[in-house]
Amino acid sequence: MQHTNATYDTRQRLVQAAIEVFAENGYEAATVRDICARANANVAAVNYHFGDKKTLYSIIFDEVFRTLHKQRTPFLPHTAPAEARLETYVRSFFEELFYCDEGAAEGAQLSAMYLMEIAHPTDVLDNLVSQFMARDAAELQSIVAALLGPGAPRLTILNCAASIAGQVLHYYHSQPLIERLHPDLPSASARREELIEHVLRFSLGGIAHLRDAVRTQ
Amino acid sequence: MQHTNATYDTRQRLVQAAIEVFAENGYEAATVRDICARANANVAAVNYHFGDKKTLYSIIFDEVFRTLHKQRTPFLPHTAPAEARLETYVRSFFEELFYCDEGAAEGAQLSAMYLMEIAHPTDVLDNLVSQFMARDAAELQSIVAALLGPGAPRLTILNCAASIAGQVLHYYHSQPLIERLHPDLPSASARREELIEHVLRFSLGGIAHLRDAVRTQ
Amino acid sequence: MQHTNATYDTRQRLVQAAIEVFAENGYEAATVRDICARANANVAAVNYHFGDKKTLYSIIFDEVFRTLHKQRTPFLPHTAPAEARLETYVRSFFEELFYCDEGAAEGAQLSAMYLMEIAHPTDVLDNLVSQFMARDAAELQSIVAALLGPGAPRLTILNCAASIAGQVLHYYHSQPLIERLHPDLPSASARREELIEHVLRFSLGGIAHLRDAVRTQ
Amino acid sequence: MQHTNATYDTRQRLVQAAIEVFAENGYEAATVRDICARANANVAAVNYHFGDKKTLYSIIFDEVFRTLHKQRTPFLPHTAPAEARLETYVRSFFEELFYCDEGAAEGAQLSAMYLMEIAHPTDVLDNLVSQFMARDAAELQSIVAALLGPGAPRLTILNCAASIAGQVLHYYHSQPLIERLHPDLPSASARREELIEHVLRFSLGGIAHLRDAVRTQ
DNA sequence: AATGAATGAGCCTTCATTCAT
DNA sequence: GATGAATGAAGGCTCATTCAT
Repeated sequence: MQHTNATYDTRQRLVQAAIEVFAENGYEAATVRDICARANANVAAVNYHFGDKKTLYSIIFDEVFRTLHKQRTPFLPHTAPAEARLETYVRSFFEELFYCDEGAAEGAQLSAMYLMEIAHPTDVLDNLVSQFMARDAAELQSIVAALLGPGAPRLTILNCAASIAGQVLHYYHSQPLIERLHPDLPSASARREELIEHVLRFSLGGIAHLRDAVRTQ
Repeated sequence: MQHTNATYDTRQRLVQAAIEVFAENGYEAATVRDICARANANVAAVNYHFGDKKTLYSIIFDEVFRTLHKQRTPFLPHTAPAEARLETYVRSFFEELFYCDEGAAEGAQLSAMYLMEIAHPTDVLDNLVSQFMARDAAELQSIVAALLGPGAPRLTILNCAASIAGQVLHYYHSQPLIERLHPDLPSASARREELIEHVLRFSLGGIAHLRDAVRTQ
Repeated sequence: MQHTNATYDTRQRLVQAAIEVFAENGYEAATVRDICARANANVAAVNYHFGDKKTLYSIIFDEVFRTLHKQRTPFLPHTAPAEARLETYVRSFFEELFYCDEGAAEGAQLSAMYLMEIAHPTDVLDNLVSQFMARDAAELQSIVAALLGPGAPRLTILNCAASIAGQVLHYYHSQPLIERLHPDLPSASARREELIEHVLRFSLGGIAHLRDAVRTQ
Repeated sequence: MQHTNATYDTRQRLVQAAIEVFAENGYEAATVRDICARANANVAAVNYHFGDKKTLYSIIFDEVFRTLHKQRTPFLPHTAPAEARLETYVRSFFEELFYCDEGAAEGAQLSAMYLMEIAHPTDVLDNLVSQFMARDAAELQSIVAALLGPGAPRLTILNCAASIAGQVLHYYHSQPLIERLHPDLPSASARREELIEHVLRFSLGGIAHLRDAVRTQ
């Protein structure tokens, strides 16, 4: 209760508006004026509460990822069976990516912010990688290593991890493409359970294939 | 003739400069002034030759994709073995995505343009899909269908195609992420042959697994 | 009592901070935020205590001049010899102008405030003239009249007074110029005694010359 | 004829307007909008022609001083009698300082710009000193040295030069003060010839006095 | 008596675009 | 066919000031 309600509300409204505006337009095309207007606040509000546009952007980015991160299914312990760990990992990944589409209006196009950051990386992406993604990547590699069995080369592990992540991210990155190619398909978030199962099977098959290849070498 | 050549040169130089500038900065952050300056042309040159900034952007986008498309390995005929067709498809896909990184300086970060278009789709993306991608997608589905064998449900085919495309695109979309997570790895374009082989094996394993699952149902 | 002290302290701290900030930056470039921050007070403190920025400025100006005025050597009585009166006048003038440079940090560049007021006179300057300077000017004219002897024309008296005041003020007004032209010279305040003596001799010579000219007419 | 008439006119109008606005308000309080409006030009005109406000200010400053400098009476050669050289110097100085007041409306308060620069020196003042004032100061010292005769200490020369410059500048710096103290007196520029003569006599008297003092030591 | 969140006016600057030449 | 001077709209940001508490 550090802030009074009124203050908290204005700041919070600014954050919500900023997520919308940044997602809809990207950093450059987004305007502080638009954000303030949607938050029913003064033009100077962003500068008062966050210093400047860039800082607001960083804070938004961090806040959103932190929130999504919290709400996903937690990973299984390393002692659990590798297949189960993979299923949980994929589910958790999907949940994090598609949570918003179900819930609040805030993130209908949150992916836009992420994509634009990938397109033109800044400090913000560095933070993201070191704070959230590095841990996830390590977990996935650990799972893949367990599935491949002892003695698998590092490159094989990394490639398999990339193959898994790539499958999931595809539904995130290429959403606009898929919509245009197959307008009749439901959205990725609606197909979540089906897609999780598919990715799981496809990946287990791929890994098994590679494991056999390693062994017979 | 002299006039025609001169005109063509200026126009051409504008196009080259525009590719650079749009790729480096994104549509919004790119400035017409910068483009004209790099093309050694007048501030009004873009408007004179292309009408406005937006039109120039569309033309660029189209031109780049058309060029890349031409230079990749052509697909195999439908009568070829499915495994061979898949290998050619994956190779062709990689070539299209990573051609620039090897060749001219123009497209070191050309993917940025594509990602930003995905992030905020416009008519430009619609054109892209209908002119280039629809055909590619159909080819991939045809290959997957052949690999899965007769009777495979449409959803399984689409999912497998997505799994394959996702693996390849991952190295394109997530380049900045991969660089940060594994700074010691060579670039995706340098690892092209290795990655092609991996994606091929992983995918064949995944498809085989799913085919068996279908059959035993 | 506690309240009164606290209030007084804040107000006093604001005044001190304001002198610094106005002197360093001039009226326009000075910001209320800066003043409040240096005074460890709230952003609204200036408006609360002084009404607005302009009023604070007037108060500061008045206060500073009043303080300097009090601390200088008092003039000699009219009955004293004219030469002695002139020496005291010049010394007193120098003391008033260069007091700050020796004492507190407040006024290292206080002259800036005065110069800016001269550049764009406001009511503040009117007050200054009527409250302090008119008396000083009269004293100087009286001294000069005594030195010139009876019958000297008013214009001659005024011109001589201006010549004396101009010499002293030169070290005040043109400090930045002198520093740049003769970087090796000590500051005017460090050379005070030497300069007082020079101005005295130079002026007495000038007045004597004019007195003779008047007489021989 | 580097520029077309139209171009030259707009630029010239901006310069004139800028002189007015900067002189009336000082650098900080002057607004680019005001300058453009008075020049019947667009808000962007200043940035188009001069880059930014600060650059415009520097250019104005330089241009004005260069113009004034050109139009004053040239100094006498070093071989001329010292008294004649001093008279020419003082006349030239007065002309430079008070030229504007007689002529175009531009510089009624040009001194304001100069005073504000003295109050808060920037690069602009450095340029002024090195390009214009250093030469003038050297000339004055040379004249004073000749009047004092051989063997005069450097400090005496500098002090006398300062006494002379101070007298002249007084009518420039302290104009608002003099107006308030003696509202009945004509303006300094109207009294120019009288003041030149006074400063000349007063100074010659002062220097003679000091020369005698030196000799009798 | 004093605060600090919030405001609205306004400033400098940038940019795509236009138009006379 | 091409230029470059000039424009108008808009953007990020700063500042003195206000007002509920």
